[in-house]
Amino acid sequence: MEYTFLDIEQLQFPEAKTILKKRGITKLNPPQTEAIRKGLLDGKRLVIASPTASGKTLIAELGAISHLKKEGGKVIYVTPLRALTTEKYSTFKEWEPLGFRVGMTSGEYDSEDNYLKNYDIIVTTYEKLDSLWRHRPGWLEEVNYFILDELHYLNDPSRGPVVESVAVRAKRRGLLALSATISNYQEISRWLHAEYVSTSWRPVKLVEGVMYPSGKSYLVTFKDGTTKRVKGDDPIEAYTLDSISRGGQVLVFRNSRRYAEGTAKSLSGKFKETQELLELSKEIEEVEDAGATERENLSLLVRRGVAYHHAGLSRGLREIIERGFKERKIKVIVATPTLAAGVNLPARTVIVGDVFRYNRKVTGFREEIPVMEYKQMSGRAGRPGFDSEGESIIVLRDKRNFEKIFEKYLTSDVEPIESKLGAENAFYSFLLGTLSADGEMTRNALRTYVEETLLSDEMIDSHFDKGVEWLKDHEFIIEEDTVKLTQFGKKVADIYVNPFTAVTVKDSLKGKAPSCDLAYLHMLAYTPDAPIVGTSNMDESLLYDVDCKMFIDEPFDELEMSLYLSAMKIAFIIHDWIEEVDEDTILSRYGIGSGDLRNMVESMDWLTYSGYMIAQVMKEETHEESLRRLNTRVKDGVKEELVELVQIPGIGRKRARQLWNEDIRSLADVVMEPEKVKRILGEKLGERTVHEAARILGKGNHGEERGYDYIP
DNA sequence: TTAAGCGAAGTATAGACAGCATGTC
DNA sequence: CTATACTTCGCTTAA
Repeated sequence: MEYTFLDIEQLQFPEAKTILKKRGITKLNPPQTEAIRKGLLDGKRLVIASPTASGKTLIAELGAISHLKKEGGKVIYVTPLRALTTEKYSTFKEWEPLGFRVGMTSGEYDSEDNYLKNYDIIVTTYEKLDSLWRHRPGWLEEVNYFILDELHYLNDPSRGPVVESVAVRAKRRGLLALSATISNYQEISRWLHAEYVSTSWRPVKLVEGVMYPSGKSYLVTFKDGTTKRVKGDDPIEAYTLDSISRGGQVLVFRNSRRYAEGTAKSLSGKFKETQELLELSKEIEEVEDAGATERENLSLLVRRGVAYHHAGLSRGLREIIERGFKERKIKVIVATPTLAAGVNLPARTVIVGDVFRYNRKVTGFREEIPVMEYKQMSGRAGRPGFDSEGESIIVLRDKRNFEKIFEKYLTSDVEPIESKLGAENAFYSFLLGTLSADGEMTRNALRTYVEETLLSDEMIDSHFDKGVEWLKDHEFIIEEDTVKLTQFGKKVADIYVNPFTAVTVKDSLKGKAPSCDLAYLHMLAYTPDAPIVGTSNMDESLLYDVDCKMFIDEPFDELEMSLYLSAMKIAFIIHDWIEEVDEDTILSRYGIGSGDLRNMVESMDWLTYSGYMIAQVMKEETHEESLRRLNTRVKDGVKEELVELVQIPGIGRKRARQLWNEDIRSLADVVMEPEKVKRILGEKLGERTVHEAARILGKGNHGEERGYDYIP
């Protein structure tokens, strides 16, 4: 295939040239060139399907800027991950010298000054945009160009439905969709009323192979049929050492945390400590947001140039490891799929340690990972500017499936993108969201809306009326001439919980006596919006110590029981957390990492708030009060008496407790006794604390001015 | 009698998004 | 819809 590179001197876009030159770009790569040829700069609606790291972001930048210049209005850039939102936000910031203002919003972070109506380009996540639409801020009407990044997430069973519902709305206006390589890009672009660009061009050549044990060594068969032998005890170790001896860096993917840690540990035995690495490992030992055990484990590995990486790690630890790898100090990272999506972290060699995965929803069931997921991993191979080629090796434990695996991952098309809106909870949520965003409408109009999704006609036939009736039965909507949301339905749409979560909460609380904190936490952790955790290392005797009435009865079904236990484990953890149990104690008691704790706290913070709002709309006042109080404690992990003190920036559960124990018990106490506060917290921190406390007291009720201007 | 050795049987398995403010002149 | 690594269990054998 012949590839064309457009010289930027030929670009009819003077402002862009300056910015591109500053980045050292003189030529546009083939997908970029092709996008421009298909009318990117003339506002044509496009779907770009091309491999990881093939320069799609630049296509988005050019599309956004030329759109703003010609049409005005606003541009929204949507990503599936908060980390990507942050990354793209900084990329777009580089265009601010041209006079465009760039803002960002996600559940985690909002741009400040004057909120979003004053920005030209807004970077956000799919969920946040979906939620914004339900609230109908006036400025959203001004958005006339949507950039949908990582559109292939549409295929993800849990997150895909939101991507699809955002796409349905976005396709009525200007649109640019970016996706990894997909097989049915023609169908997708037809659905989005767009032209397509599909290439397999990569900035660095990729060599792919499959490896299996053969005699006393391992045989790698590459895609072009050539072979290579490597020696060693373990196949992953053997290939890793081979690559490093050739000057490479290696990214190993494994399908469980335990394997990732185990492989990292055994690899570390092969390397020596260096001065540079000792500094990095020292940084790890001193990182603030991680538990003692995990810091110690990781620092022992990092001083030998090896690290593991998974979602149990705290953010701080993950950042140090990623940086250490980018700076080429760390030679090998052994990771779970966290690193396959998300922020770009390329390596010369990618080793795919397992091509199967366990399905939590079907106990004991292993399945081969989708080709798409393999491509996400292998796409990390080869660093532009450093490696002349990248290599990606699949490891098999025996020869049996070699031909099948070789054929599936190396020579076949990726799976087509298909609608995942057919699942009950996704579909009902979609109907609810539509009624919230577009207001009441006839049943027929609602159906017309559903017909704009990727769902097949047969699916719509079998799901639509059932869905409407379900929402009616559970009091989310009422239907007269039109279908419209009840107060309860609107509230559920606004707080953005799944309708099944709302039903669980409603059925649990309605007319029931109040119960203990643990019971509320367990009920919320049992909803589909809560994470699912493994319960293997949980001390089940804890279950028998519970002396208050649970809202949820113990189920009989095996799968339900594992969800029940998962909820129980989360409830115990969060209960310890709000009873101020020491963090390291929690981590070792439940066998979790600091990243896990952070995730659970984040989820339960949101869910306790949601429970509080649902109780409020149900007018269940006792439950409402219990949940409100619970919510104030979950975010910061404190008993109720410390809630006031942890409002102060820089004061968390530990410092607040220190102050309390010395009789500093309120914001007023902090301001009245500055000397004592400085003695307890130290000069510098004490000063800041007093200052912040005074600011909070002074601020009173009038907060910053920001807000939506509602469509009447 | 106890410890060690060994094979059979049992056990567990990735990740990460969402609210909060929100009528006034 | 079934692989792997690791742990635990239970038996046999050696000291």
